[in-house]
Amino acid sequence: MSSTAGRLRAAKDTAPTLAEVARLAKVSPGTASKALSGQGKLRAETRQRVREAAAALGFQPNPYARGLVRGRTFTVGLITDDRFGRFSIPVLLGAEDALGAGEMALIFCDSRDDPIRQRHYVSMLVTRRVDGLIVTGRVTDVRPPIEVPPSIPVVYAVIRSANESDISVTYDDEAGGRVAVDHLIAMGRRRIAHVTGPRHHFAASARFRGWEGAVADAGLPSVRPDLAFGAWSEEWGRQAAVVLAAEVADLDGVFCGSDQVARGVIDGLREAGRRVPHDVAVVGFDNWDVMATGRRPMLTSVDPDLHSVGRVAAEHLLAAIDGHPRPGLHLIAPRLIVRESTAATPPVGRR
Amino acid sequence: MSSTAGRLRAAKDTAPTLAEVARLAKVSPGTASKALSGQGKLRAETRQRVREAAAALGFQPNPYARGLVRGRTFTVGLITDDRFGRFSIPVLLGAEDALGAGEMALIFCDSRDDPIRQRHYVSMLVTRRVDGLIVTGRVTDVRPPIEVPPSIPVVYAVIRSANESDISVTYDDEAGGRVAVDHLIAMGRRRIAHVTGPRHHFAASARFRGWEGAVADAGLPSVRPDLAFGAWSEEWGRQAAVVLAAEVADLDGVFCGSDQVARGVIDGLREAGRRVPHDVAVVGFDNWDVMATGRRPMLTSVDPDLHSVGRVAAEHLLAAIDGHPRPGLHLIAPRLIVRESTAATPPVGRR
DNA sequence: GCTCCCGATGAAAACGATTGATTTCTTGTC
DNA sequence: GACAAGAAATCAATCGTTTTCATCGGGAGC
Repeated sequence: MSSTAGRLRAAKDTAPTLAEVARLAKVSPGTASKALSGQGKLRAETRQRVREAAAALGFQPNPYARGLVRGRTFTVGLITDDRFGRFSIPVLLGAEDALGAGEMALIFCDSRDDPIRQRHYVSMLVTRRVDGLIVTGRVTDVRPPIEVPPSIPVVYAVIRSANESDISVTYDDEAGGRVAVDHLIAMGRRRIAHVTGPRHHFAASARFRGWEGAVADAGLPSVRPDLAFGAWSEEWGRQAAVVLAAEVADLDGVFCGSDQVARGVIDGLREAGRRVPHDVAVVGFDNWDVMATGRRPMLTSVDPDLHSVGRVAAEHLLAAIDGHPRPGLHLIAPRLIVRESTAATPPVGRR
Repeated sequence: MSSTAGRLRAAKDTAPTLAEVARLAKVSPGTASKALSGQGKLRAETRQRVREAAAALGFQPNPYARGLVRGRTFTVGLITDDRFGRFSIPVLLGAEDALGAGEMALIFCDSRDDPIRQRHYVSMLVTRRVDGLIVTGRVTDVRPPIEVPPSIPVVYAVIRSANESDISVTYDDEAGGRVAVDHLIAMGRRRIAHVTGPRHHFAASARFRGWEGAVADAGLPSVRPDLAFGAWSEEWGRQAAVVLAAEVADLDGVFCGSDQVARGVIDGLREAGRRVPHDVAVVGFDNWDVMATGRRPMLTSVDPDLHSVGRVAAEHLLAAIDGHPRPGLHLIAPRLIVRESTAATPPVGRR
């Protein structure tokens, strides 16, 4: 049946219009419109007849005609600056899930950290009369809001708008840090260090606070907080681990600010003769598949659940488009994915 | 000036129309349209006056009205199944570059390897009357063509359509293999092995052919071709390297089918006591930033230039939309990015 | 001075769907 | 059987642009 409609359409090589449906159902175009949209007062029998005619022709309303008269386009724009897609893609997929149900399409724009490009994309999207905008990026930093006409709803995902009355959806870095440290503590670890990115990164300092808080709440010491901040690189992880191994004799856990740092930390610990997880358990952050599972031991990691961030952001956007915005910061709770790098070998071994 | 226009628009909160521009320029809407589009015979002075009026009002033609009458939407769809975006994103960015100039927007759809989802997206894009479609994916495999009305041009990027009269743009795996091996030979290496993914992957066997051919052309032996095929994983690279190191005494080069495999190979060689690049030079494939530059030695790697694949695919699509399709397979030549893992230390050391 | 032609402009008809106003058709009531 | 009320269908305007066709001057050619 769908293939029949396809052949019919192919035969005339132009999509069927509402007028043709109406002719086939022997009603006026206006009636056909009401029948298909569920508006107005119609006899059930008529409605059914129009539906059948539309199905027979494989009718799909022309979104441009509809957009023209209704002022809505059923399109949302997504702007990101995340050149590698590492973070935007999961967000995008989550958003797609939420929007797909409503038959909304997603226009993707990557500004590549270029303000000129970003302005160009924003104006392109405004020109296209998108129903709403999702702005996302690489880091959970606070950003000045983008400039769009107030009639277009905007939701910030992962990044946060500096304007509190904007809608921002992101994950909770600090809670992620606590989850990681609590897990290490639950696995019996007592000397837990932290190695992460640069201090001035919002994410790094938030995760640091999570570590600091969780360790303090458990009555444990902060192990070498002076070694925590560095860079988001394997190399920094390796260097920090070498120093930790040399100077902290009873080190038995490291919470890392990213999976890349965690890789470097594992390398550095190995170089120093410490076994992972036997001597030292390691937790990463991001749960970046290739990094976390690419090598043994596979890495226990905090998953920021970007898919949910994207989905929730899209849901808030749909609500805002429908006139029910819920302003403020909405936080998604990260969850821990437990793998080999925090396996419970030491308690067993010591027993 | 742009901020003035912005304020004007914000004041009435509705975009200026062509009719308003026409009124300001004291011409009819029809004339204004011709003036701005460059069509028809107009006095230069009139044309200029309309242009100024449009600029003053910040006029942007409504793409829906335009799409309605012209039958074009200035939108193209991009369908991918590459869940992680590792390969689609560079392609997407390249396509954006080529399309952005023409003011075309890009609707992004990820089918997640789900045929149902793919059909849904295709029909959604057809319904939206996209001007064209780019189909891309994770691997350079041959695929059955997707089903769309013949009126919509389709270009396959990275993946290839089984139908020879379709337009496919991808990179040349075999040439990539040759480039890698030729470089190793140029650096003085003579015993060059190959470690790559599963034999049934198109990319793996094509890269293998490149290695085999280049080695043979140089009059060198194929080192342990039985060890070439395995998996796209670090673990496989490590295992293969351990065996190679143990059984091929004068091994001095390894060409790897991916950067992940290359990482594993470097680990395995190290475990076996071989230094990289001093004893054995290693080349990867993909030039995946985090993999290639994340750890020392940084990896020499074949860059498939996906950005160009995307750009060229979009250019072919634009040509096809304009009625000048160039069917067939278009290959982008990969290029080699030289880094530390093939540095010229051995010749220097031996001198 | 008249026609003819050409360049410049305007008027109006699309494009395809939506929607409020209007007409037509049912019913039910007296 | 006439009439009103209400349901059901149609009409016509609308959205903003493009494009075709007609019109209007004005200059050239006779």
